[in-house]
Amino acid sequence: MTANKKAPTLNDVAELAGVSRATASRALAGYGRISEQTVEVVRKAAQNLGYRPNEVARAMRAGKTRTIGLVVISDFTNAFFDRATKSIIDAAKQHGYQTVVSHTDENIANERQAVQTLIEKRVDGLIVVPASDVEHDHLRPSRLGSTPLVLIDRKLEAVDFPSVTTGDYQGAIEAVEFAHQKGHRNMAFIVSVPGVVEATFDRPHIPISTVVDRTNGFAEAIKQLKIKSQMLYCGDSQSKAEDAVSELLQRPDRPSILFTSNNDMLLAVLKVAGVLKIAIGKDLSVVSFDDSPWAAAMAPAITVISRPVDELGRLAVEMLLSQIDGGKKPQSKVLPTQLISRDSVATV
Amino acid sequence: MTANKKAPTLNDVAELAGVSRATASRALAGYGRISEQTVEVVRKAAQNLGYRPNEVARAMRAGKTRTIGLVVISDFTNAFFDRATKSIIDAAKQHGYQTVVSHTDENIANERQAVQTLIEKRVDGLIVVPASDVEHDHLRPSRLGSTPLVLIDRKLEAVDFPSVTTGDYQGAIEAVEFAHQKGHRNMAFIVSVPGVVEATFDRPHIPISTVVDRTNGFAEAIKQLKIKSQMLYCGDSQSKAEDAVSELLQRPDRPSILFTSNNDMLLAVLKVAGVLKIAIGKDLSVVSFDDSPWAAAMAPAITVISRPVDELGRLAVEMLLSQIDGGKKPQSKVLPTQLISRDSVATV
DNA sequence: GAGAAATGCGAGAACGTTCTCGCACTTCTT
DNA sequence: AAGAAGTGCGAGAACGTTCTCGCATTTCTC
Repeated sequence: MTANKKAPTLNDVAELAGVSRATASRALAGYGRISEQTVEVVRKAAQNLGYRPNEVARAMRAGKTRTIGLVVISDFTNAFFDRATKSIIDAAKQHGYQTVVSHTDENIANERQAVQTLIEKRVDGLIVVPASDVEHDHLRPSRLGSTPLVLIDRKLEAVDFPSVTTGDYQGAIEAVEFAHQKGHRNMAFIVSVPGVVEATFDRPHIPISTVVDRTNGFAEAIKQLKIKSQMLYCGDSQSKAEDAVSELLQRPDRPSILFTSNNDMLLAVLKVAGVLKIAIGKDLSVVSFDDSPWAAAMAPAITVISRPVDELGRLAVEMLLSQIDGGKKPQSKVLPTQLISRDSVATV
Repeated sequence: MTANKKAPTLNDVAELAGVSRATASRALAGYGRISEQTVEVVRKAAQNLGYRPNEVARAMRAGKTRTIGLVVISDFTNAFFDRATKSIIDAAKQHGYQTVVSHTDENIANERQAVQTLIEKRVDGLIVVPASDVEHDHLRPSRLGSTPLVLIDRKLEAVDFPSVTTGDYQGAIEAVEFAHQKGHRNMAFIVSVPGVVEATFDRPHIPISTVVDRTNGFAEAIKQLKIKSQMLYCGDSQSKAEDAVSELLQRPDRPSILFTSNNDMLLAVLKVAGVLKIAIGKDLSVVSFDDSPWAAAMAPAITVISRPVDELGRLAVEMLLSQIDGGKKPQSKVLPTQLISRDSVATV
């Protein structure tokens, strides 16, 4: 009764059914020439033994693992990448593919190693959120061999991979214009930039295309509208971000509206506003990139620039599979953002 | 220059190095008797070809895939399972294991299929968040073969698997006692129960041990303290939950404090309170299970019963690996919860 | 300096599939 | 009735590793 024996193989099934391995294979996989009865006999034998095909052997023989690799960061606050991850895993499963997930924590060394390991695992394809636009030697075709790769969320100018991204440049412009229509004339953009240590108003190098797009979009809209504005670049330290925001909000000419480049920055703003007793949606307006359940449920509910994360994941999988199956390189795709107006922007 | 040829095999390396496959293998893996020079020659050949070991073949030969399967639900609102997922993936990687993730969406058919697929993929072990305590025939040892399994978050009375869970019974009691000390004498517990359709005050069957524990803990504490209380069981529909909470909060004898069994219910409460202009932390107190970045940053910050999710994931991996490597079945573990007092509980 | 021990390496099997051949036997065709 | 066509199945190779043997060749021992 102990099931701790080795798993039964096709050979065991064949033996029990009194046929050859080849026949057993045909019977179960349903290809080639084979009689009805034999199929039945083999099927029963497999059933009795509790036979489960060994996908490893199958992969070895076929040269396909029916597995894709996902190299991503995990972010509970924004939930953006966690949602993308779910969407990718589910879409892949729908197509009969499993997904191996690896986290980089925005660290190049981790990314390099993850890609390496996944290639050794012989995944059929890779979906990557690249951590940096300057270091990506590990993504060179020579490193990848024939493994197709799709980039999501961020594009890499220097390397020619198909990507699925969102129109954050346009999204930022729309948000600024929206605020302008509401009467705001003094704005600030609170930007989170990985790698930065001290919060600063001087533009650092930004290694992530989405953040570049958002920043540029904001700057462009400001320029067109000729209004007062500031850019505050914060780093990985949440507390330093809070300090900088606090300082900004205590200036005599403080902005009437703050845009935040992600939900971490949004939370920093909310926390500081709470401490300073500044009422969001009245004394201070806020718009953040990326929607989330809590941003919608809060009082006041937060106005956000939402991005179609499920579609992004689904599309990435489809583009990857079209490369795997068809071999043709798909077109990169840019998905539109959507401004969701709620209660955090006051009319002034 | 095109890298679109087949990936080089150990044979290619051996050929280029002018040695046998066996020697090449020894040189790269560094076992057996082999001379320094040969190692150098082989290493160079591998380098030149860009050789990457084929993990599939290795797994086939070794009977080990160095891969574990994770069958879990994904929940962006609570972020509990997403954090557990990250913690598991990272802990597994630390031990040289990759992780294949599958989502069940609390659905038994999905769970069944996920386990099945992962076993066919010959993962070395399985970590599962079981969706139901009544249907788990797919987790019978005969189905699993020799694949070890660790349960997380929820235990299953009927099946004898090692598990890592949290002490939610005790956690609920502590929370109620805390509220009692703060002067609250009329409490309600808003419980989310998968599968329930209409919100109800009649206890339905609860298929998840954590929810059972929380409910029982709450009930026990209430009984001890002899105070007024209610249990509202909500289902998967967020809007129906909101309606039910709204009704509850408009009663003349409405509770002074609401406990929520997860963050979805917390958001329902926050939303309803926003609509009804009831000030959280003043006119109504709230305590929720599971901490999150936004619960801490909100104004007012939410008092929560926090659970050690990272440790839970890490421990699950260690318990699984000890079964894989050592073969010995580890003891189940219950981790303590922690009440984090913030601003959402008023003193009455 | 002759046998023993140690060293370096190659041959070949094994892991569990799938799939191409080819062989034997049955059923059709005229 | 005899060749053609069709049907069902088994033998065996292949996928890319790892690892056990055993065979040379070198180095040690007294």
